[in-house]
Amino acid sequence: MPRRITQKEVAERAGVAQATVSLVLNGGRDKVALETAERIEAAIAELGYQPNRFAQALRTQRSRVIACVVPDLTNPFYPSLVVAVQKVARAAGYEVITIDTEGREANERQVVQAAQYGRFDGIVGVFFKLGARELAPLGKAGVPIVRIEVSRKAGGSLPIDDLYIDNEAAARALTGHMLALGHRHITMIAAPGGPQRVRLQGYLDAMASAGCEPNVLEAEHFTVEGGRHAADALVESGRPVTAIIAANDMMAIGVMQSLIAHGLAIPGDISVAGFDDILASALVTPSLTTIAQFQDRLGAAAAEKLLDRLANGADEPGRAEEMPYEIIIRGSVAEPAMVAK
Amino acid sequence: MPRRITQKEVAERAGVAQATVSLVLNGGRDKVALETAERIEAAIAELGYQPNRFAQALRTQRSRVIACVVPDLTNPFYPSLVVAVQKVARAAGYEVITIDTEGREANERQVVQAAQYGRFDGIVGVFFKLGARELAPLGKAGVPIVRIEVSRKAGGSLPIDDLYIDNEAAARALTGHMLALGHRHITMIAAPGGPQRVRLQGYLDAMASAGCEPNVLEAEHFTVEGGRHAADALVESGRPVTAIIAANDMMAIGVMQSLIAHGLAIPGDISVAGFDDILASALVTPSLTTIAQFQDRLGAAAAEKLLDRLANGADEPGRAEEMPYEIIIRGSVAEPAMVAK
DNA sequence: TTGACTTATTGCTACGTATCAATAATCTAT
DNA sequence: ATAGATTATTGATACGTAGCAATAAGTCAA
Repeated sequence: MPRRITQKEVAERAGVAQATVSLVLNGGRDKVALETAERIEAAIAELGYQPNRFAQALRTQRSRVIACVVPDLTNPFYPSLVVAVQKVARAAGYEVITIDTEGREANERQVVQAAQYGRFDGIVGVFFKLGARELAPLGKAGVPIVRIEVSRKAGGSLPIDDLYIDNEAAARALTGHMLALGHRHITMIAAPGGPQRVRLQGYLDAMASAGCEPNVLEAEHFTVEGGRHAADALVESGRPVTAIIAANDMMAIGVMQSLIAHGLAIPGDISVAGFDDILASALVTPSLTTIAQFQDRLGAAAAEKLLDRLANGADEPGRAEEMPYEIIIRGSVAEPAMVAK
Repeated sequence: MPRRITQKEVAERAGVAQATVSLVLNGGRDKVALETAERIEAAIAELGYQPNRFAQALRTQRSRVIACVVPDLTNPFYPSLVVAVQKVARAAGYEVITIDTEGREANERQVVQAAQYGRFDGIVGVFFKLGARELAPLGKAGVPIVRIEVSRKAGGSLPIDDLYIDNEAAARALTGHMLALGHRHITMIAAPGGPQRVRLQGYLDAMASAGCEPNVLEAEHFTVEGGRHAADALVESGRPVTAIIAANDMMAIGVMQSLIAHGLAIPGDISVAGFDDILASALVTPSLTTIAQFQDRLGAAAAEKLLDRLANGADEPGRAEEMPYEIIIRGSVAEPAMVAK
């Protein structure tokens, strides 16, 4: 088996000491005689030397690996985020380990612990269960974190940066859009954890402002099935409804399936809207009105922020930066068949 | 900053040598006096010792990391595969680095190179551009590979295992299904690389057996846009078509968008089918007839096969194992409006 | 020429672990 | 009681790297 090339072998080839090779690779070549540096670089090229990342990590106590945390990789919202993070991070020489926490607290904790043990230099992603308090030890340990959040959070003095989309405002706007069309009986379908609370709050605010009575249903998961079951229950309850807002598109699609199965027309009988603007939302019939969050830009921005922390130190306190959202109006929302008096 | 615990500290706490701690952790405790082993385990628990993976990797020359290679993480076919791989691998103490190669040869090569430099102990996934020949050096270097393929491949004597779905048969069956319904003008939309060739071959076989003239269009990418553009071109060419088979569901959905935009009814005017059974396929209207490949089982099986290689050595030659597919008949395919004479 | 400096290079060490060879302690058979 | 065998533990080392402290070689002013 062809063993891999080490600095020592490069050094022998170039007729210098291993330390000099290391110097050229790290300190920059301005500390080294030009002629020597060129000889070493030639040897590196000829032998195809590649540094051993494990040795580097052991020596420097920095892994050059970042963790990308998402609650559900099969939710199409996240892969685009992950891909963007990977692209940016890899370009900067970082490896990315993507971790699907399934939205479970235990798994989120595991990531934090692994980072504390030096496996990751930084973390970027979405935490459903852990808040700033649980993340704080990492900040102290010098592991920067960039969270993608659904509302402005106080990062405190720790190097926890947030990119957030004002989901409360988004939910208010979406609900407002429906109210403006004449809907009065709007039900929100939420699910535990994640972006639920703020989206719910925006909905409640908008309903209150309009003097409408809110109605909230909690699904089991942020999945198609979760949405379907919740809508089943809603329809079978006989409660008057002219519009449903689901806390994400996956659930919204489940809601649509349920309504169709019950022989209800969308948006003729009931309007439906979601959040995230995943691919499928544009493809279902009718196409789904939703809130776009531009996952790719979000991921890229998050990764850049993290890389900046990694390069320039994690001393300054965390900053929160707002990212844009946009209501995507499609076919699943229309005026109610008869406006409630 | 709270430094991490090492074996040395555990050893001091337990009143033994570092080597003994290592022995307990690795050789199993049957080489060590029961009382000593218990003392060490207590110390490990009290101090919360976690091994340093970088040091382990440096010492053992094994990284305990596997690479999961996919051509496009935003294609919903792959995340379910990736998640399954991660679950199985993590349970066995392996970390997974997911790499989106974008189906590009350069990126696939990079993975191979990184593995050659010891960064990965094994590779599982889908290679679009690299074949057994390019992967062979890894086999010799003792890095097992489990490929997910679309046809039986001769792995040769190298430890390259294949899990494959007989896509040629699947394409034949799908085309046959349409032929049986009376379609004669069936166009296939393919794209470069990946599963194209075998699916195409199955289609060609079926068409030939039925005495029908095949018609093949090559899209630019395996994406919704690719499918849409190809279908645009097809429709605008005026060629007679009663059915379209796209080489994957993403393209099939693009085809549907194009047909609808051109005012054509599905399946009234033209039937459409795809491959993969991604989530969106069940959600579009009409729902898409397609070939299911059970990505989660596929991923889990692939990971298990790789772990087996890693545990039991990579001496034996590679084996190919067939995995099941299933035609999922939905609403996008029906009898042609008027059967060609 | 000498000493003080600068520049270029290198020896040595530590990071945390696994493992081999060696030692110390205990036991068995005679 | 003693040699030989067995069991339990440990010292020493190397994996490949980065970076400090030290050395060697060259430069310059006096």
